[in-house]
Amino acid sequence: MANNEYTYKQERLARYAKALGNPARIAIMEFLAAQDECFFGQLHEELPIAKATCSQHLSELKDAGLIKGEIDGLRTRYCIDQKNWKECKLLFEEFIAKCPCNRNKRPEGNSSKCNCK
Amino acid sequence: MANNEYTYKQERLARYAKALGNPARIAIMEFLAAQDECFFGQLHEELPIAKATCSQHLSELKDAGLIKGEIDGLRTRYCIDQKNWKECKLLFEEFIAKCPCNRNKRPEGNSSKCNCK
DNA sequence: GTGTTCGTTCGTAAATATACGAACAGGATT
DNA sequence: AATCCTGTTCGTATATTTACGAACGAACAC
Repeated sequence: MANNEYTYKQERLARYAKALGNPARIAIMEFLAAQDECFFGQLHEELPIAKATCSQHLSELKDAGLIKGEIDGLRTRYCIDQKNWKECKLLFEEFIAKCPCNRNKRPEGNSSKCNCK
Repeated sequence: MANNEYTYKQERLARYAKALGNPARIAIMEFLAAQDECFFGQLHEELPIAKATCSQHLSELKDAGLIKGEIDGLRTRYCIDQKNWKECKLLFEEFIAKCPCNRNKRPEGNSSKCNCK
């Protein structure tokens, strides 16, 4: 077991991935991306979950930095936090680039190297 | 609250994101992507966690479909599951494309639309 | 003020995640 | 066969996640 901890980027990426690791939160992000207006009520209408649960998911996305919310009179307006979302995108793109498809593809299974089924 | 459930893609993407939602599992994926040989022992050496915990994280990545493992005599060889990883990449890329940066950027805060701080 | 509406927070329950050491099992070595 | 090596599984503890209804508070309408 190594003594060193994870890198900052690994921690950040994992944090964002965790925030996205629930279908309701994916749906929220997609809805926010598609709308200009984005009040809690609309969001809640779209999702098959209770008000309290919806609010909780929004809090988690907010804690992760992916969205922002502001109170507008009686209602709360949500939107994507562009600054952090940009970082999130970059981290994912970098991660995806690090793990190219077919890296281990070889002519035939004639190597001692990884050939997992 | 809507009656409809989430889409297949939302479920799949959330599943993959959840699997990546831990720094140890990010580190495992990056290590597997960088190596041709990928035995459990090497992986374990790289991570600041106990053997049992490492094995557990590998199981979760395997359950999510992101990696494969095969027993090779005394050792276990792991590698990225290229087929599913490709799907994962596509889903993320699609998701990222849906949520472009600066979508809501406007000249000045003079609109009734989302301007969350 | 009284009541309404909107969304958050509280309290709670059940499930899942994270972590570890100990015990185990299957192949390799002697 | 006895032992060693490698990695998984078991048992366990603690923390986090997910979900809901109920209660609440702040702004608006009357």
